[in-house]
Amino acid sequence: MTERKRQARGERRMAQLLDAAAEVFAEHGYAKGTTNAVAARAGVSPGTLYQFFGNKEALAAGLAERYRAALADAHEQAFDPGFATLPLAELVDRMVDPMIAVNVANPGFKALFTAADMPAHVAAPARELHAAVAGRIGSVIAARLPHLPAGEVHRTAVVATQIFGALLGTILGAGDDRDAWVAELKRALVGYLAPLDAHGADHRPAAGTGAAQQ
Amino acid sequence: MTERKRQARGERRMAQLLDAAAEVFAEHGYAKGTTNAVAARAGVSPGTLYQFFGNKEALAAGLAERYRAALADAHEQAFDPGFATLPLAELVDRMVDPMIAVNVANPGFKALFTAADMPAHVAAPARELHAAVAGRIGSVIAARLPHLPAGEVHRTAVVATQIFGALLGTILGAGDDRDAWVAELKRALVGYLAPLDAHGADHRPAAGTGAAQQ
DNA sequence: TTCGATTGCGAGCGATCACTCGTGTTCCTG
DNA sequence: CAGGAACACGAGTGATCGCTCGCAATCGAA
Repeated sequence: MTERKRQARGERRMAQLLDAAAEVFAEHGYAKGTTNAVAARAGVSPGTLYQFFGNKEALAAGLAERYRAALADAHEQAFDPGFATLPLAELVDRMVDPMIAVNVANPGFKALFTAADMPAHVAAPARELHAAVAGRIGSVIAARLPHLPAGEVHRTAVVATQIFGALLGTILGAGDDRDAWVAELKRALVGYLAPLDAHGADHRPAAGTGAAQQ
Repeated sequence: MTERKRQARGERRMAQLLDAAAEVFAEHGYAKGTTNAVAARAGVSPGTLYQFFGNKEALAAGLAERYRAALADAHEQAFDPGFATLPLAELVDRMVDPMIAVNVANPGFKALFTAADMPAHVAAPARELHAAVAGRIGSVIAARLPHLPAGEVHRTAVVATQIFGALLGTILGAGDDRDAWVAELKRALVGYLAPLDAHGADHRPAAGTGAAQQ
């Protein structure tokens, strides 16, 4: 017995609750965003919230899963098959722009992605989210630089993800100068990745997207 | 009436309490580190803690001031007068190594520097800490690239500070591979700053965006 | 020695918050 | 229609935690 049978009404309630959680977490952060506030925002009682999410962490996990899916979808649309051979600056554009767009459209996600305010082990959903993003970046790096050892691919992807996360707050909090901060983020990522890229340039496989064995 | 007169015993107590706070915040983070736990760790009662620090934020501020001073001291020692003309990689070394060393020696500071778990306006000490670090970096950048507009100096310093903060957690949490992560951090910073550096070496193009004055 | 100021105590207050439970309502299915 | 399951309510519970308060001790200057 792991899952109750949901009615259509229940599915709608869960979506409402996730919407409300996104708003509340965006306004107050995860730690300060109370479950009662989420329930109130969704127009239901606290008891109803716990009918669908066993605890606050489950709420965060549901939200994180939304983010992962939205991001995967956005990237799906932004990549041609031959993306791995694009100029680095353009590749960074195609990675960063959808991630910024998703975060702008869904302010609640930042509170999950920048997960430092989550009590210890409750951070699990956030870690999975980080891992998902890093994995996506890592697969692009691996496709572009097939000769890079897997360990370095991972490290590079993690660093790139953390750079993104570090500047996300500033970017979302910016006003008119948001574009300038985004440009700065891209400069940082390009500068970080360019040396690796230059190394790989001479042994670039023409169209080897899939053969990223280590 | 802003400050009580402290006896020598009181000054010692304050130092003990800051030591205890550093340990507790390092173990549980700022939000989860309770003031009662800090008092207990220092071997005093909660009431005594509040004799010296009016509230939890004041405790954080005291700790942040310690960090700022320790970092300033470490950098004081690491810089010759002619530091601004060093090769970029070495300059980054001289900035980053002391900051890493200070953080390794004082694990409690990370909880303040990575301030995302601080309830909203309580983050003031952390912001000041960030600003102090960014200011230090900014002054080095300004000395190295005199013709860079002040706005860009600031932006660049903030981004570099945030990159550092983003990787600090990973670096402190790493084991044998800490050096590899530190190297990665330096690669990221050098990659980010190198293009500015190259431009500044000969002649900086007077700005396609028309922001030549400030 | 005297006396005010500083230091120290620790039970407990007040507020917050994740979560529960008894009860009633709506929906689906047979 | 019957009855079970899912949905919904919301006051309340138990635990946590920042902080207080009345009082005692120690100190330092006169």
